[in-house]
Amino acid sequence: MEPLGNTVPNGNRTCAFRVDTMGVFIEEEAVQQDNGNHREAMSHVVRKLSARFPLNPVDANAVLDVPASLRWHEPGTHLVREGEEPRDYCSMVVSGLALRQKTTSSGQRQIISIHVCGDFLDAQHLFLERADHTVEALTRLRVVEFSRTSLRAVALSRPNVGRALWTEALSEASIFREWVLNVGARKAPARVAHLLCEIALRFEGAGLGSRDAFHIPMSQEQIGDAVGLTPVHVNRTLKGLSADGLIERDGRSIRIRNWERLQTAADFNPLYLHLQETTRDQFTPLKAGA
Amino acid sequence: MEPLGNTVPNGNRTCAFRVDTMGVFIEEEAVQQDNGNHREAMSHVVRKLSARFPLNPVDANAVLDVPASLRWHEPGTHLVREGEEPRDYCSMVVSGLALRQKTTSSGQRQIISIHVCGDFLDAQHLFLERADHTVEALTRLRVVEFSRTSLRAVALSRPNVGRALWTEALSEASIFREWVLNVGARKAPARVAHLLCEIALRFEGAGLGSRDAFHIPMSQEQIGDAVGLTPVHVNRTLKGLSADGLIERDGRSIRIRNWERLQTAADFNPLYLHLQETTRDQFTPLKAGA
DNA sequence: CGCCCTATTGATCCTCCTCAAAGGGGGTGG
DNA sequence: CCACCCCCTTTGAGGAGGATCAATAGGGCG
Repeated sequence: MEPLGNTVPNGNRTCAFRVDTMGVFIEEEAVQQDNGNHREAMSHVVRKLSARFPLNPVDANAVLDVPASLRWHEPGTHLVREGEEPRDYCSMVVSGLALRQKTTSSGQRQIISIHVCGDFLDAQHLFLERADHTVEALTRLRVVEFSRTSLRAVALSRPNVGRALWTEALSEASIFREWVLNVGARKAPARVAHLLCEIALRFEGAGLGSRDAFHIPMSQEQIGDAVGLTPVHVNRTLKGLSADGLIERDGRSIRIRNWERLQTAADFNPLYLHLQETTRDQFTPLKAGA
Repeated sequence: MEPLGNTVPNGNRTCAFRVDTMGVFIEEEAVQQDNGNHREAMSHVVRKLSARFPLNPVDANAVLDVPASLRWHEPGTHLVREGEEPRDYCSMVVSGLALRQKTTSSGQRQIISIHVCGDFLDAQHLFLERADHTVEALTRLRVVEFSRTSLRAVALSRPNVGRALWTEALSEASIFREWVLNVGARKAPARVAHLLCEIALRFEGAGLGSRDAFHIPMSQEQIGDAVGLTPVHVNRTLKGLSADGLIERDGRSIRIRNWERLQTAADFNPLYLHLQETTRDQFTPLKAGA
């Protein structure tokens, strides 16, 4: 299978991204420069929110005035830690991937959701006083880090901003619900297939590949943690999906051979992603290189 | 085991409730009267929101002005249906129990959450345009039914109201996340025990019994749908918890014999309920009658 | 070149599911 | 008041999906 696309056209999306070389695409000194201008950092947030609900110039300015900076996190870094005291900053992904997870006392990890550019990493904690889960960088991660209290104030005082954030938070909650169904009610092949379908559409929406071909920077152990299976069984399940001609694999790159059949096997209905609740052209497939 | 409490002191809670005789405690004609005064109906909502964040008189009046009525739903009624077009009303539980559920194409049902008095049944859809799950009355259910667009407008224009609703919605999302962990990462005994712990605390907070003794108006099949197990295995698991001396059962009444050990078996940490993010005295055990 | 992490494959075990049937318990009609 | 019925709970026996244990192979990196 040929390599998936290199850089992806930026278009109206909030990030450009090099699929095959995560973690090496910009050197450290860029960080210093970015930190200089917080309005530039918040412009990513304005674009994201505008996609959820139209903002007028006053709204946009209020958001741009929120203290913020761009920041890098290395893979494995914990941005929010379960049980932690609130910090006064929140993040939105600009590039890279992050995930939410919780752990049982016996050390069993469960991944709760996966996040791509444009996702808020702790909108879920914006109005709560204690973190109930951990947020971790899956790949090298670039985020806009902004003042929690300031954004909270803007969200409460400016209806359009509030509405955009509401839509975002509720869409995310919807994904949690679907995951309860996925790990609670589906068998292994459907669980894994469902995860692939969700990733396909969300990565596509974030400009990280096309619906039919993308790269999952997760080990099979992490996939298992996301769908409630052991890594060994994930391996066998993926092999099964390949054998059935639904997908084709090359390392962590996935090519979907038969979207219809995969969707059926996964019992996947994209309704829960609430992708249409946005002004963004989420469903336009990218012509990823090759 | 003696019967659990009869009527429960109303106190600062939003509902009184007869534990053992759900569904018979008020006759039909009450409904007609209730519908006459929507400010009275919305007063339940004001009390709930005030518990999440202090409202001033102007806030309270804005909420009271939202068109609303009190309504009954029979057990099994669907208040929101997956995939449905949005209606212009939302509900908050006044008495009785409701649950959220999703279904796979093969008909496998998964219960996503359980709701007691004071819970909003479609705050999750307040800003979304299509229902992604179904809400069903578990018992005979009394709700405040209010205009969705009106409450939305108040939530966006009045910061205190918005903040109260945010806290409520985010707390609920936190419960979804914990359920992903529960069905995805725990073994059968822990799953069932965890559900019991959650119900114990939430019922207690809603005045439906004490932490140590309460009634679950769910069949073992429904419990199974909530924790991702078959009814047969739920039965065996409950028997096991009894045999271990953690709980005592009499029909659908549960008495917790050893809260500490149950909590340990369940891997239960109440942090995720965000009960402290409120001005309500959630943790005061009721002296339920008997 | 060697190390570590991950993917892969095999063999065995066990948790939980499936199928089946026998008890309650409450409500309804005779 | 009894008979019947329906739904739920309980219990048994057997099967299967997925876990666990273990060993090999592959790939990137120092």
